[in-house]
Amino acid sequence: MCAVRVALDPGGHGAPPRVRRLFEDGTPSSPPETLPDLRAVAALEREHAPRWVLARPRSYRPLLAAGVELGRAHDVELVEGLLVAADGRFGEPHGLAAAVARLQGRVPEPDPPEVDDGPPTLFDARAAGDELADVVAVHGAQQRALAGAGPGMRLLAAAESAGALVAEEMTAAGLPWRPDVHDRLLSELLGPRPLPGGRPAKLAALAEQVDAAFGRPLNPDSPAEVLRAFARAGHELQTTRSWEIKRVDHPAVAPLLAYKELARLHSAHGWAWLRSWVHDGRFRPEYVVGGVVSGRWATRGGGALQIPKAVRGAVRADPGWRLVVADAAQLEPRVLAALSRDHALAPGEEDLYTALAAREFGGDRGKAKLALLSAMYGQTSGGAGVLLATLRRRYPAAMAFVEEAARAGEEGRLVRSHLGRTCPPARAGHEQPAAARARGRFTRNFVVQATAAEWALVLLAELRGLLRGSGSPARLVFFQHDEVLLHTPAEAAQESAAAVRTAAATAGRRLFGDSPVRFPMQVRVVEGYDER
DNA sequence: CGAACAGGCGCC
DNA sequence: AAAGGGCGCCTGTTCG
Repeated sequence: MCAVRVALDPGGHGAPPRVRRLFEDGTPSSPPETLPDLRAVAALEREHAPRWVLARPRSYRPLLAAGVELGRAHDVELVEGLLVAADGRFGEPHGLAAAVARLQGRVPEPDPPEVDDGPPTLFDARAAGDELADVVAVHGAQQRALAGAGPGMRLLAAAESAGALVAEEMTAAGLPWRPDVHDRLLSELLGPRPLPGGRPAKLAALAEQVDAAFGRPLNPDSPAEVLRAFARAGHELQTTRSWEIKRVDHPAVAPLLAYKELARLHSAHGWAWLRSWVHDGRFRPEYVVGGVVSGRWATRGGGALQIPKAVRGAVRADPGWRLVVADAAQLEPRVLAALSRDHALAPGEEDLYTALAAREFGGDRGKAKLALLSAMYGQTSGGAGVLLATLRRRYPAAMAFVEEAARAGEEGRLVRSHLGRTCPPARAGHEQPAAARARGRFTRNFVVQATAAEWALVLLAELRGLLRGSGSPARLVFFQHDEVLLHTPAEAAQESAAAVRTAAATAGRRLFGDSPVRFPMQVRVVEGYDER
């Protein structure tokens, strides 16, 4: 019988890779094998294309470094996280060691901190055990749990695992980033690059204007000092948030707001950032799959999910290459329509807010967008109330869906995404009414955001599969919630764009079957990320 | 002195 | 016009 799964310990630190063939249900079909090197893994991939059972996303890194790509995976630690939460055992560790401990009836220790690729130490817990045996054992238990769970959880486990492969591959590929363009953009906005630690000319000038307007020097970066300065000028502010400052009539307001915006750019994505995070023309953030409660990814390093629009021009394809920039149009309201089966809310592929505005809000797209976002985020103020009443009348199923999720949160019940990602409950303790309402807003948003994250995860997996299957030279180089970037030779750009649309349609079917709700992608083929 | 927290704001 | 869900990460500030 042909093994359909292969557990893999990539070794490292001088240790060779080890594998063990498994049946689909996780039982071993052969003894453990030691391979001569990682190229032997590539050979197995070519011959059998198994589903590789890996301990954690990081396990893929040495393979990529050796030029070995895997087709499919089961990521034991990521799946453990899903299963532990689905079981209502929140906050329990879900690392491999913890999973083994649970299997053996022991109380798991907290997860070890993420290890760097340093040399092994005497105290490296991982060096001590038999990682391959642990992976095999925990995977077997997980397959039994998944067999008893629904098809949603099985799809979620596969998609989360595919996400681990995508994440590592994107880090390895890197986002093409032109330091010269970045430097030019910064210089245009901030003035010439200052000495390290220095303040750019435009920031210094704006700070002086703020000083002059208040009639005394102050540190514009200090909220306390700014509040005191405004108080002396007769304006009692609660905070120094820009929207609050904006409402004040004082000569310091304009230069202060300009200062805050540019200072933010300088400190978060300025020259220091460039020096730290861009090497050899690539920005390589580390993606943390499932790093957010909702299943959205987080990143470590470089604030990759907050690249400001002002510097996106620095993201440029290599000569002869293009970027395919694709984002899902109005993903979350479409997800809500599919979840609640309120299909009238999302009847076609056209801009959902524009269409909704035409039907309900006299053509005011802004109102339509505010109404829907308020429904999904739980906003009630700011004129949202009237708009929500319209939605409640016209789309009762959709509104009932989010309101039930909110009620569940307020009452301390569990909520789950469409595929079964489980939202951790509120921390124990006597709930104040205000805290209960906050919890309701959280769970109201969770059901939509987490399901949207699942859709995006399946899109990524499908897109990766399409590109691999067709031997496309295009590479996924960035992913941000509902947006993907491909780096592709110019001649393959249209084909890559088509693959994105296909993957999006497939993701919709995989989650929602024959639902009429469509998930159109806005796709552009550009040289620079800033181009429309 | 560094760690932890708060305020603030970038992105979705 | 007003301020609602999720993050990461900066600076300033306070704590130990």
